[in-house]
Amino acid sequence: MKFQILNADYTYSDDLPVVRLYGRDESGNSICCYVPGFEPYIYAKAKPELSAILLEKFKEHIRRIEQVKRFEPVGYFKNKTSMLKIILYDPKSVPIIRDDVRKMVDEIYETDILFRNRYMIDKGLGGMGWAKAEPEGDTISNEVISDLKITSRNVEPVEILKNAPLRHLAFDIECLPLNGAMPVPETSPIVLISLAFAPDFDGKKTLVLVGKGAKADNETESCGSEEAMLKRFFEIIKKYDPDILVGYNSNSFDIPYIVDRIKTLNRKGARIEPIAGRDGRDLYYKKIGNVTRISVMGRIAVDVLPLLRREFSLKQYTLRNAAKELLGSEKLEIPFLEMETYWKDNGEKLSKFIEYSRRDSELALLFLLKLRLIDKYIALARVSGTLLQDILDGGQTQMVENLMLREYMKNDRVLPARPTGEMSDERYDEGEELAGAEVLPPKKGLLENIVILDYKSLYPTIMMAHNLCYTTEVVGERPADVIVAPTGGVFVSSKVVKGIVPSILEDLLNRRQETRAKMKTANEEEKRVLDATQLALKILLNSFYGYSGYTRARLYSLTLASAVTSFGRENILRTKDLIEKDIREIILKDGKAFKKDENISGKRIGLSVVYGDTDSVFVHLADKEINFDEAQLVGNTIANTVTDSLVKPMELVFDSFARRAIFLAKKRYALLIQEKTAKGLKEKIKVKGMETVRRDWCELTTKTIEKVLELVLKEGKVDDAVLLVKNTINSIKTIDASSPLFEDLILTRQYTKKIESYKNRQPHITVIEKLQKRGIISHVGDRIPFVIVAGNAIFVDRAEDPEYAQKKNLPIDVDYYINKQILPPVERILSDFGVTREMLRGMGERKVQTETKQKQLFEF
DNA sequence: GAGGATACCTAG
DNA sequence: TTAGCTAGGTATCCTC
Repeated sequence: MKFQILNADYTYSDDLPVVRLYGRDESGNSICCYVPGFEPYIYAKAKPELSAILLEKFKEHIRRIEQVKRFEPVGYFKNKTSMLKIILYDPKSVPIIRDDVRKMVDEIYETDILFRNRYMIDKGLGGMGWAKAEPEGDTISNEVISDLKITSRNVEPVEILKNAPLRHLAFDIECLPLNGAMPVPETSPIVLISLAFAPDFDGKKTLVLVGKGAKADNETESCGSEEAMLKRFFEIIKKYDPDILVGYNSNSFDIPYIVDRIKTLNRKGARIEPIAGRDGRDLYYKKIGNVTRISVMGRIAVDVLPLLRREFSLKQYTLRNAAKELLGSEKLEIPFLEMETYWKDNGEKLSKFIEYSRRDSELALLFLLKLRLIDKYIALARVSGTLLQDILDGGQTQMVENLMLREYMKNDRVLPARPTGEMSDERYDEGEELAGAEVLPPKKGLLENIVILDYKSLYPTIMMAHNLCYTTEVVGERPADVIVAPTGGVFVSSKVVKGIVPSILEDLLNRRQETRAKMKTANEEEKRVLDATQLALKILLNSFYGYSGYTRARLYSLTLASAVTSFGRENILRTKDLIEKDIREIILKDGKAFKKDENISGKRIGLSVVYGDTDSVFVHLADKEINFDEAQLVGNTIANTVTDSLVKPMELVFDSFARRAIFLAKKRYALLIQEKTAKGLKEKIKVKGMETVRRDWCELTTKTIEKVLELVLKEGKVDDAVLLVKNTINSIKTIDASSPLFEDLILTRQYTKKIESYKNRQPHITVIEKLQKRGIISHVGDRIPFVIVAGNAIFVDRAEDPEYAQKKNLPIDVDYYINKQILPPVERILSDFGVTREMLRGMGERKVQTETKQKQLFEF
């Protein structure tokens, strides 16, 4: 029997732990596989003699102790160390005896690996991977909800590319605000629950449950009461048996609200059993600091909102705005204060309320399926072996550690426990800081003909090229064959021993290449899976460096992280030198490129590096007439020459060709990229770091700068740009809250931390405070929109909620928008052409004016 | 009024 | 307290 592993936990049988794997098979059955017989264990560094003492002292917990040889976690060692593998009866014993054991031995290892993860890692199984199990008879289990329940001692991984036919259930609740206040579960009822299904449920795509008597139809169900509606909701979950439970902001709002509301109702005599997981336990949530964790065992709880936040840079993430920006769909709106009226109505308004609610769950499902939001996470789970829920909730740490633990195990190495809070603080305090990448100062102003080259996966390839790893770091005696990083870190060369991290990276890199090759011949469906897979491989490749410099990582190594960045800095500086001093110029003749010493007469193109950041170099070609093919040829020639001088697999490649570029500062520039497409040459503007790509400027700024860049880069019309800015300024001089341009004046900023932790007054924080007084609560993480209104108060106090400003028709601070939002960014671009602030305000004229002189601007 | 500190967001 | 990393620009607040 084969199934895809969705989730895992463990239970007990005869006081011994039994792992449970939850999954779905190819034909669509949900499966729970019980795996008895796997034993929990930890490692301790101690003399063999200690085992008898430990056994005696913890005889209730320890089943037996094996004397083993393992490598310690960090450092190059010739020999393994004597350790004890302590095998326990119960996974729960680990935290009980851990601290006492630690005091008796030199060190303990792998003491905080969750039992279900320990099992999967040891057996080569992983999240969203396929497993093959030989059933040893059916399992009698009342509590687990699943089509098939089996027991098997022998579960093995199998390679299957496609995913099982997963069932998705999206949901959304509507709560009634009482007297216009934000709903709280203690007093405000849930009145509607909307559901959306993929695949259909009983022939329905959606279903709205109504918490009172109402007109029903095929996709609307009248439940009579709130209690009955909630019961029906959990009944549907059981019947539909979804693998993926989706909502918008569901982890932070809907699920906690449902849980708390049911508690309130049950306290008052209702009898609602909120069983949502396949393990038969009640729905619950845990608050860890600011974040709420939801676990619906056997299924995956997906909150679309944090996924969108990670994936797309939007000014606002309200369902309404996200749907508009990403799905091009308008959300039905019902004013918050009118909800009560809509609910109490029994005719048209109630129907409207129901449709409004239906749309919300539909949108959540659409986000997930149309934007293919979890494909990447499924691929990450499969590639790293981590459970999907852990990847959705957590970060890169778990994935890296999962891969590391698997490889460490194969190499007889043990992994340290996660550091405590104090330990990671100490790591900060040790003084030395991790220095990052090198950014080359840009040649500011307008330039033409720039070839952009970059290193493919720079940091991973540096680690591979120089064998940088925890396991190659020289900690003791220094062998003969070593590699010394520019910062001084010493590592043994791959001739001595190949590092585990470089091996993992090599494997990931090879698999990525293979995956990309397979994509060429795959069908649509396979292609999607393969594309997500290659993306996941790329993410993982790039995770190892960041992980090594993360102070809370099990395997934190400043030496390793510094070695990587120092090689990176050295490399980009060396690349610049190589291009400017060694290669210096490229000779083009008959469609071929030659180096300067090849003594060929042709078109000689001088090279200079005008910018570079971390892994890229921007090479200016000193020739006015360069076409795309020539640029690409020059680019490839430089890239190949540089690559030849590097240790494999480091590789510099041609990325793109910019016909024109404006550099304002480090990390701030705009390029006019020329590209070859099926329809011939295309040009597009690519902006980095400037206001058009930043979310803390208003739309007015974005639009103006976009047009200015367009005029200057595409057409070289500086005077037209000046005129445009003058017109823009004029057009907003008379603006008020009722004009259509008002929307363009809205700025947004993220509310990043608790209000008390702010040391300076901030505009968006004053808005949050104003809104709170009006009964609207903001949450940390929200992006807060605001406009600046006119008045005598200081700047921060004149920030106001846009809706409120509009409703009260507050006057706009036009000067602020002209002097702070328009002029500075425009000036930064145009000052290089002799444009001054006075000219933009409409006073004075630019000196260079004629068509011919303007053209000269591009000719230096 | 200068200059440092703080906050935000982006590049890579 | 759960979260890969550093470099860098810009605006505004705050302190002296």
